[in-house]
Amino acid sequence: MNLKELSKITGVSQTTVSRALNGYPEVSEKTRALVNAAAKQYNYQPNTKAQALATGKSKMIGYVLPKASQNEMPNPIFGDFIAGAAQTYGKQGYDTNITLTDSDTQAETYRDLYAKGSVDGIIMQAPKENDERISILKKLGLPFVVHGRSTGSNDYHFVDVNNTHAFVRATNFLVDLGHQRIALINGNENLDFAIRRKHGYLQAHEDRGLNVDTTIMFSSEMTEEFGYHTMTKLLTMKSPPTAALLSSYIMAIGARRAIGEKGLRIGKDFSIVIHDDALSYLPNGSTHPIFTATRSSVGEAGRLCAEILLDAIQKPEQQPRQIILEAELVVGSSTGPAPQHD
Amino acid sequence: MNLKELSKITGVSQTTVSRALNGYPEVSEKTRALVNAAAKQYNYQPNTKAQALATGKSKMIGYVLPKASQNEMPNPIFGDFIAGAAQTYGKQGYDTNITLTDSDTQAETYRDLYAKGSVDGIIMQAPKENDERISILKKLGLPFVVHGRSTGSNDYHFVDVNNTHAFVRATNFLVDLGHQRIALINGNENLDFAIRRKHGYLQAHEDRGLNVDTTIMFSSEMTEEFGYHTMTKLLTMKSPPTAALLSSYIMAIGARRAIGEKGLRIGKDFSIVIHDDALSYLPNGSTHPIFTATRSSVGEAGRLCAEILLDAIQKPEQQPRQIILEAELVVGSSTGPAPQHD
DNA sequence: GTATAAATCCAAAGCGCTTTGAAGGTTTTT
DNA sequence: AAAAACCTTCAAAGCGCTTTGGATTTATAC
Repeated sequence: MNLKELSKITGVSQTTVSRALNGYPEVSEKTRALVNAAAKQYNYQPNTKAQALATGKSKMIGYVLPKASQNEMPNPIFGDFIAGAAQTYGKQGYDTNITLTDSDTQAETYRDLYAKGSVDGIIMQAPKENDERISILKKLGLPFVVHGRSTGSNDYHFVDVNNTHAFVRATNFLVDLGHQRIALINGNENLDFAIRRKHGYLQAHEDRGLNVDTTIMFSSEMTEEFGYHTMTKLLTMKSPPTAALLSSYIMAIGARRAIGEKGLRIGKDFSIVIHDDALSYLPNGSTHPIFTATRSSVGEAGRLCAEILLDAIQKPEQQPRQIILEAELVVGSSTGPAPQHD
Repeated sequence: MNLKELSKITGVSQTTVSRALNGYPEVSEKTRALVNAAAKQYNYQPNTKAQALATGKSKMIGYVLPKASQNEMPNPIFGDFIAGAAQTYGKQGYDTNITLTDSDTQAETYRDLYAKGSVDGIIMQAPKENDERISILKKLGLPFVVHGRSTGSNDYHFVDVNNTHAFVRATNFLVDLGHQRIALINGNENLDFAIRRKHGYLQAHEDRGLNVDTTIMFSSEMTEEFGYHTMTKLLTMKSPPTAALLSSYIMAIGARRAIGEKGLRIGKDFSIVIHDDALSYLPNGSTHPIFTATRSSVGEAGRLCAEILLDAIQKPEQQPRQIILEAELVVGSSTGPAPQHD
C-alpha cells in the first residue's frame, strides 16, 4: 500500500492524503477522517526511504560500534544504554542505525554515515582522550552527543558521570576505614573515563597524604578474567593491598572469585569498591548492595543522551548541553575496616 | 556531493557515473577510472535513501528489541550476537536497524517495519513456544531467520543450539558423578530454549531412572540475583540437592556467591554445570574452564544467522536452512563427585 | 566503402514521498 | 449581484538514485 494507491482508494489527491495524515490544517475534518480510516484499514505506513528522501530527515540515530576482535569486545553496557535511549526515540519515531566497523576506521565511518545521509544524529561512545571523532563530527555539522567526554575539547553535548569525584569519594571511603594500600583495577586507560577515575584515585591519595604505588595499579579490558588475574596477582604479593577499587562489576566478579579461592572474605579480609553501571542483568543487590559502589545508571545516561540529541537535531544551533551525573556512593558488604597488622 | 554534481564534475552523464561506480560492464575503463578518481576525491557516497528508493532494497537488517521494563531487560547477549552478525553484514554493506518496542506490540512492529520498507530482512530473537511472530513474518514474506526456534512450526530459517541434548548431557554428566538430586535453575520458561533445556533435564532423569523433584526446579529472568536467591533457597532446604544446572553464566555468578556465603566449596560440596554463551566479557576461563559447561558461542550463532539471512534475501525462494549447533561439554572445576552422605 | 555488430554513452522515467503554486469552490463582504 | 476572502483540493516538481530504451560512436565483416 502506497500513497498513490491510497489516494486512488480515497478519491482524493496524494497531496491531500499526505497532508491529512501528517496533521496539516489545510484539510477539512471530513476528508481527514476519511483518509485516516482508509489508512488504518489498509495499514498504510509511509515508506521511510521516500519520506527521508523528500524531507531530508532520516529519522535515524547512528551508533558506531567496534567490531568484535582480539582486543576489542562488544560492550556489555550497550544493551542497557540503548534500551534507555529508546524510551526517548520511540516516542518521536526515531529508530537506531548500528554500523559496526574496525576501531581504526571509526572516524571514516562517521564521515560516510554523513555522506550517505543515513542518520540525523549520532551517539558517540567510549571517547578517548583528545578523541579525533569529536572534531570530525563537529566539522561535519552532524548533531551528536557523547556518552562520556573527551579531554581536549569542550564545546559539544555530552552526558558523563563525574568519574573523578566518584573515585575520589570511593578512595576516601576506604582510607577512612583505615586502608593504606589500595589497589586500582581500571578499564583501558586510553579511554577517558578510566583516565578520570585514575585521577580521582590519585588525587585522593595526595589529599590524604598517602603514597601511590604503581605496582598495584592495573588497567585493561574490563573482563571477569582480568579481574580474577589481577586480584590473584595482588593477593600473592609480599605486601598485598587490603582493598581495591574496581571500575566495573564484571571485573569484581573475577576479583571475588580470586579472593574466594585464597580463602579470604570480602569485606573482612579484603575490601572492594566497584563502579556500578546499574546493569539490568547484574543488579548490585536490590535491597542491600552486594558491593560497596559508586553507582550511576547507564540506562539513565542513555535516556539523557537521547533527549539531548533529539533536541539538538530539532534546533541545531544551541549551546552545548553538558550533563555530569554524580554517582551515588552506596555502601554494601564488600567493605570493612582494614585488617590490623599482627 | 551527489550524483548530479559528480556528473557535472566528471563531464559524463549521471547514468555513466552510476554505472561506473557500481561496476557495470558497459562503461570503458577510461571513464570508470575517471569517475572513481573523482568519487574518491570528493568522497562521494551514494545517498542510501535514494538508493534504497530506486532499488527497492534498503540494505538494512532489522532487529526488534523489547524495551527495558520491569519484567523485561536488555539482553546481555545482544552485544555479542550482533557483533558476530556484523562480520557478515559489513562485508556486504548491510547495516542494522534496531527498533525498540513494548513486547506486546512486537508483532505489529514487524508488520510496520515491512510496510515502511525499512528493512530487507529480520533477525528474530528469543522465540517463545508457538511464537506468533513467526507466522506473521511468513505471511509478510519478509526474509527472516530466527535465533533459536519455536516449537509449533518448522518451515523457516533458524540457527539454534541443541538445548535439549546439551542439558541431557549435562545432567548425565552429573549423574555419572553420583549426583541424585540435581536442581535446575532455568531461564523464563515461556522462552523456547528454556523449555528445551528443561526437557533435556527431565529426559535424562527418566533415562537414568531418577525421580524428578519439582521443588528444586526454578525458572525466571536470568539475572545474577535470581541465581543467588535460588541457590540460597536450595542450600537451606532440609535435603538440599548436591548439584545444579544453570542456564546462564550470569546466574551462576549469583549461585556461586550464595554457595560461598554458606561456606561451601564449588566442585567439592556442590557441583554446578552452566550453559555458557561464550560472551566476550565473561570468558569461562581461557585455559581451564571455571565452570563445567555446555558451551556454544552466541557470536558464532550471530554470524551464521547473518549469513543465512543475507542468502535468503538474495534468493528468497529456497528450502529453510536450519542449523542446530551442538554445544560442547567442557569440564571445569565446578563439578566433582557427589559428597557422600554421612 | 558500406553494412553489421559491438562498445559507449545518455536522456528520461520511475522509486514513494513532501511541498509549492495555483485552481476551484464557498462563504462573506460591499 | 459582483468582488473579496477564505477554504479545500490538486497537479506537478523535486529529493538522489537506478535502469530502460535509444542514440551515438567505434570496431569488425563483407
